[in-house]
Amino acid sequence: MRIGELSRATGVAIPTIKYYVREGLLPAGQLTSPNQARYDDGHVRRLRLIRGLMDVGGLSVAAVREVLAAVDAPEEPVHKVLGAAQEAIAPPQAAAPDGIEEARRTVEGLIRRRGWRVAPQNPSVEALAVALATLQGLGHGDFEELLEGYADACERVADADLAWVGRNAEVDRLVESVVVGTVVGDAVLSALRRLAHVDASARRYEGGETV
Amino acid sequence: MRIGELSRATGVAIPTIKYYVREGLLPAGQLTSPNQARYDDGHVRRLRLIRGLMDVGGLSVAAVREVLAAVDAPEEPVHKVLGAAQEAIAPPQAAAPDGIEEARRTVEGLIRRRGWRVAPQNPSVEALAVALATLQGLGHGDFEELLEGYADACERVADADLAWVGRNAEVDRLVESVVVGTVVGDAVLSALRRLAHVDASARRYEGGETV
DNA sequence: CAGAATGGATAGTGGCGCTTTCCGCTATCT
DNA sequence: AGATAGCGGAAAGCGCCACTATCCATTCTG
Repeated sequence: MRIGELSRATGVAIPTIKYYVREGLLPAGQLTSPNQARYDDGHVRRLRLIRGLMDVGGLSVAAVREVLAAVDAPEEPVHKVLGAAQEAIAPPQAAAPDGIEEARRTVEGLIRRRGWRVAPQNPSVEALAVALATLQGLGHGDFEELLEGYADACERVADADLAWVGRNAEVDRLVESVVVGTVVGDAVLSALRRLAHVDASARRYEGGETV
Repeated sequence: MRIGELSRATGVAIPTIKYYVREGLLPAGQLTSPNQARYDDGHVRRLRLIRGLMDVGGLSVAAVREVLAAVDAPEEPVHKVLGAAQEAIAPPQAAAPDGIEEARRTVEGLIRRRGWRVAPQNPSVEALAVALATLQGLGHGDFEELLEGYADACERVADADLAWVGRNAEVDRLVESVVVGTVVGDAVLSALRRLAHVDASARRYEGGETV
């Protein structure tokens, strides 16, 4: 397969493919002569993965590069890959808002109560604390009363996710499903939450009008 | 309060505040003379809201402007505000991936089975279909088996969210909590899901090592 | 009354994700 | 065999975004 065909198969413009190769997201084609190269199904799959992570997951090129490094790390155990993927997609830390200390204690307490085996330096711990401190700073601190319910829901979802990931026997498919499940799963979950909001709001506040 | 004090109170640089005023995110101060203006607590709150939506929710300036328009719309019923907020924060529609038609039918079926009162043109419907089609295109189409579990979790979360929003008696606080709950709630939910993933993975794949 | 701060306008900056252009070479069609 | 289209690689350019810097005349502050 030459680059034009790869482009047609994936809907990605040729200069963009060249750009991804330059940026280290996509391996270069196999050179058959100084200025000809062949691409294969692996390139098609990789390119689709890149676009999925960017378009649906909203990842930057840099984040995709890190995620793919985790995917390509040979024979890492699942648990490590998950950690690496989470590191890679963690949003850039904004400045700590007021009240972050108290929010950190809230998060720590939640993790302890739940018995979650999470390292304190996990980026999601801080991300959660920042979100809670922001809510507090906006005068919506009572949001914390919803936390346990959120955590219940997430435990259930996470168990199902892990069972789903575990069904992939081949290691490289498994690793990829960890990444895809994390990134695209977020998009699925937030879309579903919005739909459920609309429904709950329709039941609560409207006779039947939909939005 | 003059602009320097507003800047110190919120941690937002003066030129940035001026920029937000220019962009229509923040109302101008009350002029006391041709080149002096006063700002008040409303400006502090609004500025914090803007930064929360951008930093935690990841919204663009344009999205924040639309969200705030919904917040400021006088006396709109909650249901409408929710719809407007969702419109405003809907991610820009990427090109439809292959298999979008089938994914749309899957989503439609889910909504019908659930009895959700959602308009078919709701942007989250399409966002969900795009996410599912992407999973399919990456060879992870069996993710759909998790959908019902995700939907269960979201129904529970959404009910709690609406109850929480409904506790705000004053209308403007209520409207703001709809917006904040939607945007910042997403961040909370995805952080919790990641933590739950790490825990589930630790239990499943590791003796006790944390990530 | 000196020095700092202000409102308002205009222009500039740095990062990101491409896109354009150019070159000499290669594959393919007829 | 010649015409045409496509290729790989490098370099420069572009459009958007979220600020940031500079300037000015005016006004507040010590």
